[in-house]
Amino acid sequence: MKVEKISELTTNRLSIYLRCLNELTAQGAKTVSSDGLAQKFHLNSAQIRKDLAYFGEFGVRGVGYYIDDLRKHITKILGLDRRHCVGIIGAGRLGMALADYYGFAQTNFTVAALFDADRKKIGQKVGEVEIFDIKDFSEIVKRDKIDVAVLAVPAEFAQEVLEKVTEAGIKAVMNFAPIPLRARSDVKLKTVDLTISLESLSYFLAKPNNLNGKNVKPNAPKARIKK
Amino acid sequence: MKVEKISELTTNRLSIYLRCLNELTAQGAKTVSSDGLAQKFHLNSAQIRKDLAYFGEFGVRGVGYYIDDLRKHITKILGLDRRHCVGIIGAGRLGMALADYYGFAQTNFTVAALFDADRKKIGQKVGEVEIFDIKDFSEIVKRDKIDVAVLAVPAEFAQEVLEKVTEAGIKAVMNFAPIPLRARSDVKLKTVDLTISLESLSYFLAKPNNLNGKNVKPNAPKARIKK
DNA sequence: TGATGTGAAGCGGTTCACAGCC
DNA sequence: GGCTGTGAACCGCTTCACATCA
Repeated sequence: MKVEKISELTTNRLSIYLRCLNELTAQGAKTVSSDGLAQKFHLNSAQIRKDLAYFGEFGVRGVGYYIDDLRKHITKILGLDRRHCVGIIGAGRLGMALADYYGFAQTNFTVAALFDADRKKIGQKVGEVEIFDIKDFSEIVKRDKIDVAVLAVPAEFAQEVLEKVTEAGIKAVMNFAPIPLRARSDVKLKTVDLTISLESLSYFLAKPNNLNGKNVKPNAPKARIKK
Repeated sequence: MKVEKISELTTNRLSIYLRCLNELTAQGAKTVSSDGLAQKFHLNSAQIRKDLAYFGEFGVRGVGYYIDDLRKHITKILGLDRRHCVGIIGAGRLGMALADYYGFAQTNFTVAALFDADRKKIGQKVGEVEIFDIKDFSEIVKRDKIDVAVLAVPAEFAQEVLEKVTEAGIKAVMNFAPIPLRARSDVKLKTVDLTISLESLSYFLAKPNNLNGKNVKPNAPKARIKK
């Protein structure tokens, strides 16, 4: 175990490992090897071992990883051992869809409130979640201990909303506006840009000879050379 | 210009350049240098030049790029010079929100149809878009010339829906189910996994000393050494 | 023996630095 | 002089290969 800068690619994979471990638990397995995990989704086993080794020596040589133990470790590492409260800004269709997105509930995230500037929307409810005036953001954040903000507002307002959110003390923001934002360096900003993803699909369609390289497996299972 | 494999990172950036060029046009600019673009979003100018040079010599030395000309080139490269028709599978909240997502309309994508298996939903409309029986997928795809599918179905059905979609001849798929799917190698699959993004935020919150490295700019504007 | 943890090699993408051209 | 296009250096992530240990 080394104290190094952990890449976001690594933490993303931890999420995937965790999901897979949950599945394995459901199937009644007790241990799993890095090779076993690697085969399930087509990753490299060395990478899995390396990812995990950043955080500790969780494995047992000759055996593999105890699933339940490893699950607890990853849950802890990802901070999923405590609930997070989410505030969604923008009660348009996207914001409302996110408000009852199954994925939030599944992983210890609770949507505590929606926010909008539109008088007509304020006070209404989406499922269990009430829509508040964006003016009251700071206050509600404190009251409900909101620690994650989701921006589902039009691109032209995204930067100013981000600043408002930052002032309220939020340190983690997920942005759906298709525009690059500037965040303070102590704030984690994650932008999900659907426009870019779409245009990337379009590029592929315009150029169909450009095959999906990821699925071509060039790794003939090379014999291990001993010595 | 070289014929090489173009990385997806490059095409993603092309989307961003295109947006910026549109903005510049709106502001009445005629030309822009790679440095000028680089400053707008905090990229490296060499990278911009390299990205563009994969596709041709669009620039003029000593001048920069003619904005209108470059826009046309990028639009063509990304295949945005023709309309794409999108079919969304899953008329839950997410699917419906996507059906009238402003981002689709903005970039030459039209949502032609929604699909679901739920009898009660079939025949209803979301804005202009009708909800069809998933059984009729192939047929509607042909009728409406749908070339992009969006999967907004629960994770457990995603793989089978992907296969159905593939059989119908669709070559570009955007998946919102939080599960890694296997696609045929001639099909471009792009997964947007909100769960992973959320858990990545959670990791950051659990470990606040882990600053947002992206915003720390280590590149002191080094003096150029002329021999 | 069998699987982990890890230095070293490999690889792909980014940045530098400058020749080439307007 | 200014800016593009590009080989070379650099950097970080992935994969290999193996020493290590239950």
